Amino acid sequence: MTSRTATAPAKPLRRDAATNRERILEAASQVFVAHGLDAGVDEIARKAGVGVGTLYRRFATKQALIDELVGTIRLELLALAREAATHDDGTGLEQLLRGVGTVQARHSGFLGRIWHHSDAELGALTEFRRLLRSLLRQAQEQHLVRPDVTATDMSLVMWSTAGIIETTQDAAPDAWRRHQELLLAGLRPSGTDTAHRLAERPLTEAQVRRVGTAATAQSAIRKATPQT
Amino acid sequence: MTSRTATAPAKPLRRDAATNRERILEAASQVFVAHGLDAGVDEIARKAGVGVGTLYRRFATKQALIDELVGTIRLELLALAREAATHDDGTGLEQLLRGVGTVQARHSGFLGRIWHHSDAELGALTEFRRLLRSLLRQAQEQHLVRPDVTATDMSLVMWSTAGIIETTQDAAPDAWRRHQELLLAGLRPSGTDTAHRLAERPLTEAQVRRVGTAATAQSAIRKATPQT
Amino acid sequence: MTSRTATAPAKPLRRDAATNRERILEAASQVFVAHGLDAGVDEIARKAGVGVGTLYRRFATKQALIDELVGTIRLELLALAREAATHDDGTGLEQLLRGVGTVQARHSGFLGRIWHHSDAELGALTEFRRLLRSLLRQAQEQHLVRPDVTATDMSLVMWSTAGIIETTQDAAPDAWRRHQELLLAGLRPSGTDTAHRLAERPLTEAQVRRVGTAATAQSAIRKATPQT
Amino acid sequence: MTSRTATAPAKPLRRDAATNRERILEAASQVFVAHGLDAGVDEIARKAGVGVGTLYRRFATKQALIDELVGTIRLELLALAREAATHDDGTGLEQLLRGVGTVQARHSGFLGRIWHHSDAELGALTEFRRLLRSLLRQAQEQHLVRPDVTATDMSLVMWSTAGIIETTQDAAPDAWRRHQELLLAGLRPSGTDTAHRLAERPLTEAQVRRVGTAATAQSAIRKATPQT
DNA sequence: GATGAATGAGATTTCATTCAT
DNA sequence: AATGAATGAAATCTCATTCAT
Repeated sequence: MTSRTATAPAKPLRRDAATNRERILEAASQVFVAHGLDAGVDEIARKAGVGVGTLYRRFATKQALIDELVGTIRLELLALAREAATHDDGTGLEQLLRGVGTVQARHSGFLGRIWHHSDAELGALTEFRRLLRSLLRQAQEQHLVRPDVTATDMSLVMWSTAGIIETTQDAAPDAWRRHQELLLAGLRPSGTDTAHRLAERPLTEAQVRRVGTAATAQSAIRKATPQT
Repeated sequence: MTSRTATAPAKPLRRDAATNRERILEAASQVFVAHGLDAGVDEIARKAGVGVGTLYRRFATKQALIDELVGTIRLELLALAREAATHDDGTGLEQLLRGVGTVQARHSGFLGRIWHHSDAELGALTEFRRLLRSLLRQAQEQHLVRPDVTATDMSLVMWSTAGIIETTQDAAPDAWRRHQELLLAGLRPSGTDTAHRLAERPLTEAQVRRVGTAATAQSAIRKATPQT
Repeated sequence: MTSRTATAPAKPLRRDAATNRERILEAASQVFVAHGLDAGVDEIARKAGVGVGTLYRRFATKQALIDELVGTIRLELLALAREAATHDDGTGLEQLLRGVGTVQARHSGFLGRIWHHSDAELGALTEFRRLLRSLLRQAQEQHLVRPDVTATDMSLVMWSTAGIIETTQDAAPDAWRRHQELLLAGLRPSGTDTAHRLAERPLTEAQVRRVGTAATAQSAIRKATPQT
Repeated sequence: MTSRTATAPAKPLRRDAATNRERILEAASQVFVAHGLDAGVDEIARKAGVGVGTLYRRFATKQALIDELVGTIRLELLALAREAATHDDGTGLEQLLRGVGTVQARHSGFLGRIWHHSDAELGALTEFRRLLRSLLRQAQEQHLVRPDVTATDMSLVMWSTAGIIETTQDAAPDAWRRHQELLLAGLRPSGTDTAHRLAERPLTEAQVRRVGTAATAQSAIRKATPQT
């Protein structure tokens, strides 16, 4: 399901090359999640069990590798949207937003990149947004979402979810669910009973205090730490 | 009110040293906002009009400098909370959350750091949270916020706001206001009329597409970009 | 007449192998002229329509490939010398030197290699020099060249021509003709009328200023240039 | 006499910095002569007894370092031209050309760079050419050089000399003198007695055969040699 | 025999931190 | 006390050569 590059049609890779390609992508995904995008290509190559040269044979630059992974994520999001679009009772929207949260949580470390302007599977992202608009319209027709909410507000939902994940991934991996529940409540029309008990459990105070304890979140500043 | 470091009380600095200290902090603040935390210490020192040696005499590491600024921001937040605590009609909470948004927007680039675990003015942060809990209780007593919302949910509000700012700072600097309005609507009890027209304007589609176009937001990955 | 390598006589190649060999040499010749000796073997293989493995089956190292081409050029020079040797009126020398200039201009990029010590068709080079000495002697006997000029001076003519070509190949491809005309005038005996108008046109000032502007000539240093 | 950069006026360097700067330039000059411009910056730094960081503090890129050295050479050439311009009997031209040969021989390894288009002390080069034109005119007025020789032909003299040096620097360091003597003979008017014995000794056959034996000339291909 | 994927040393450049002046 | 020159590890990327398919 993963396309080789965003653009080129190109001939199929040899089997061993294809294997390595997947291993590199897998390793990169893990390393980026663990150490942020600043992680060195050496580490990725080592984890993938290949030389750096191999990595660079497959991906022209580190950025290209990142873009490829971003593209994969965008395709994953598009698949979710298409699945959600099969519902015609207006519930597809919430389902999709929850799915997007799950995907973002699984690929933390790319949180910014997914939404930032880049050519990586841009078409998929565009189509995703089109479907999202359509799902919003349906939800509004079913009076599940207040009418003055716009499609751009859906982006706010996803971006704010990303922010929660970025902050809490280590201390409270499910925090985004609680947040999304609260935010979605704010989107409902006035008539809706917003008082039904919240399904997601709130974070504990201890979790809040533990935020940012893990090394991961410090990746951006790693270079600032003494080396000997 | 600003302590020299989060930990040491220490003896007072000579007048010129104190001046240098302030100039470094001011310069660092500007440079970090402009180029992200990856900005080099040389640039900060140059902007402050001092040598890097002087910078390192005042701050043990770059991280310590960052922590100091984070401490300043936390003190700023505490001041906001104390101001909000003077209201006793339950409206202090929303006022504070909006204030926190403004502060976060002003200090984008430190977004993660503010909430992440660090010793920088940790006491201020703790006190801030205490006041926030108190304000939430008041708001709930006035039935402005639904009762099953917890203090930890307030952290979610602030973190998600941070996420919006991080994503949109260049393309739509006020996007966080719209987001907060929607999220706060979700916190209100069922009886509240959530249908009053939303005051904040939604983003345009163009703004959404422009997200991440500016160089600033890319700073974290700058080193990873190919040079052709 | 082309031997497989400068050293080994070896068994004949299979037909297809021989074909590949020629295609590689042809491709290498073109690529080296276009991008200098720093051009990568991948590019040569691609242009030849073979894999790098095939290239390395035919030529032990990149250096061996270069030597082979150098050998070809030396054979070409020998052929020129044999042709010139058919003249017995003393004019063969100038004719040969002009021919050598043409060959060098056609194979710029190998300029140093042709004359530098290497085993590539060393016999051809030796024979070439023998013929050159003979042609010089004839020219001197006909009083076309002053008697105190030696055979080693002929090398100076060819090397200096190479220098002109290296410097001017992009800005003034025929500059070497003017240079050679001047130099040959210096070889003539005092009685000769050196005042006859020079046949070759001098370079324009603009051409002189344009020297080294083109990318080609910079190839040797390409890696040393900043990328900003 | 060496200017710090081709452009900047800038404040003077600290003494230790200035010392290191000179040591780097000196080391670079030696290393480039010994191994060509492809020599690594590590080697230069090691030879200079400084870290690579120091080298890069002084010179933004390797190219900038090269340009600086080229600039120095061009200034050296300009000084020669000014000295030669003090003669008003027409002999300044030959004197200058010989001087240029000496300078080129001393800085082999930069042979191409000196004349190639680059901003390094471009003004000096321009002024040098102006003086050269003037000297040529004087020589022609004194009937020391034939009238149909142009200023651009002087460039041919210098470039061809560079070619001789490049080829013969190891095997016959003075070969360029013999070459220049022959070439200058070609520039004299017909009436001149060109039969006076040539002052410079010709190369021996052995020297010609030894050309290119030393490692230096092979620098461009060093990377092509096996590493283990 | 042919292919091209894989290798990994090495090149240039950056930057947090130390230390001589 | 202040300065900024020096350090050197680490990052990205290239390419001649080897070897599994």
